[in-house]
Amino acid sequence: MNLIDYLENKLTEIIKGLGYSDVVRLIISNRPDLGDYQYNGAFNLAKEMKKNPFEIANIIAKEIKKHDFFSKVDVVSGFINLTIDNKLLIKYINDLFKKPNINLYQEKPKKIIIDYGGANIAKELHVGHLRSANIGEALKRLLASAGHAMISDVHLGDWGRPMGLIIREIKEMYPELPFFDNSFDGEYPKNFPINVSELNNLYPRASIKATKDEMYLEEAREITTAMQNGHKGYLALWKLFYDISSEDVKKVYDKLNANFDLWEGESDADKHIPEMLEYLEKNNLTEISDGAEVINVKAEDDKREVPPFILKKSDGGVLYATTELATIYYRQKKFVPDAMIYLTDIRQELHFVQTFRAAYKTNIVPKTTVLEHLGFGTMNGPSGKPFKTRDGGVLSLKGLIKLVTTETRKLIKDNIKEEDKDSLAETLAIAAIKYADLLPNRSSDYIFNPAEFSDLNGKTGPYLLYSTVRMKSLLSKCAEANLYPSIYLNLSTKEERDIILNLLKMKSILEKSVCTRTLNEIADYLYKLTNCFNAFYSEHEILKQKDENIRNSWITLTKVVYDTNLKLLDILAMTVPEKI
RNA sequence: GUCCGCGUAGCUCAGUAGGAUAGAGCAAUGCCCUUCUAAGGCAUCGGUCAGUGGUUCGAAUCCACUCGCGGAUACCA
Repeated sequence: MNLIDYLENKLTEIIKGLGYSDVVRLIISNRPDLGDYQYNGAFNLAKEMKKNPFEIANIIAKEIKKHDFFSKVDVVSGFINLTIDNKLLIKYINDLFKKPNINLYQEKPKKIIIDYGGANIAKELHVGHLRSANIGEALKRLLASAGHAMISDVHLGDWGRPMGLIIREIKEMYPELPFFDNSFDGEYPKNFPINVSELNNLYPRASIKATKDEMYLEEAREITTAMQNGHKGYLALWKLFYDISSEDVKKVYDKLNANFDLWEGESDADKHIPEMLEYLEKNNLTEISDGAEVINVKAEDDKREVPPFILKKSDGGVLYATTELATIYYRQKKFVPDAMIYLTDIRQELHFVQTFRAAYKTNIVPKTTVLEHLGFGTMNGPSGKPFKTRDGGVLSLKGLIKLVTTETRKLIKDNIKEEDKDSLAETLAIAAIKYADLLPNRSSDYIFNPAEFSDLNGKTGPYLLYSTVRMKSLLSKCAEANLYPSIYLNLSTKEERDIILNLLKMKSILEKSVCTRTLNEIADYLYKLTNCFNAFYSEHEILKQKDENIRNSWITLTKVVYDTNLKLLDILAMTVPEKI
């Protein structure tokens, strides 16, 4: 058991023994000069029992002093300040050394589908896809660390009208290809004449043409419908560029450490639309409104106007919302999950309110299945506006990584092998991007300044990686001298005590992060712990320490911090290089 | 119009299940290297928590109103 849990239990017992009832929650003191932790329950107890809070605090403090958990117990105007006894801290570090898991927060395991990524086929990943990948991946790992079985799905945009437009444009370029010949009966070509970057240029071009040329758009519409109805040639062509594009998308996600269990998308959900519509219609769950087939999702206590959920447009076509509901429909059937979590831009909030209401109202999912939408804010460039390329276009993720890599490349020292420099610079760049992305509150917009976040000083990804690598380097120096982490015996310095108190916070940070589905506190905590260790590192030279007990203690503490950093960096999906 | 979110140090951001003296990073200024990776550490400076009123022993945090900014608001995704 974690030390704080243990102390909270003990204090709850003590308070119960005095005839009071409260579940003790220790709060990290904001007055470190007075104590490590504080207990403020006396105020509430006083109110309940109509007594003086100072009196109650004094009675409780007197009782706590009878035990030896705390080296100091003080009451200051109703607050009980507690300083944890060093013996307990020493034992805690030894427990943590043996069982790092005591610092992890655990929940009753559930099966959770997490939907993030949202890449589109034949469209390059751009800066708008960054937060979904970073936050989604980290959240998946965080929830997994709490004991849940996570299934991640990239949910590709691979089926709608953009596909028809792309096929139409390919037809323009290569009309002779057999995909467009309805009477063709042979083997379709396996080689695609177009490479990825050309493919990524197709859609914007086709999209512009469609706005100007009604015939072109109409053909694209027809192609889309035909493809969705099983046109062999179009499907064969779609599969070709689907493979090329998804492979490219996967490469970028790999760079960001975003790994998906499922590479499903709208095309997979599409197959279930007819079945779902049949179910809804048979059970009279839909109605016609202004010519469209909708599900009314208003609620009596709504403060705002919640528009109906549209399944079919007045022209009979289906749309994004339909696919979304169909996705829930088949995920429920296929996986029977306890929860489905969606990560998207915060502006889609209303869409998900509607979708979830529709899913519950129609019993597509039972009330016991949790549907959760987590919105995130926008990453902006230094100007406060979305990142753009020089000519004003949307900046691709590859472009962003490249941009930041030019900054981190400057950091690399000459003792790194020439052939390793570029990949190290990229590792640092991705750490810079990921950390900067996870540090602000999930739902707020933030400004990313490439130079500032690539610095090795300050609250940055490179700083964390550098410090962690330095811990590793120290531990291997120790190993060379036949010194291994073993036992923590002496707590001899202020800096060590700071580190230990910080380690003690980890579990509650993880608990809060799991409960609120946020990562910024973990990111901030990782900096604090690292910074605290660096202060210790600067002040004390471990290898030159003569006292064997102290030296062993320091090595053990270093190992504990190093392992903690690795675990937290892993949750944030940041890669630690061998050497910097 | 209605609803939602936001307004905290020069800049970028934390902190809102009410707790004592509101925190970080950057920038600025100063100090510490014959280095277990100084690519580091320490310190100083910097605030009417948008404003007004209320609830409370106690408010950046809860409530009401005002001002400012952003977003959403049925056949886009």
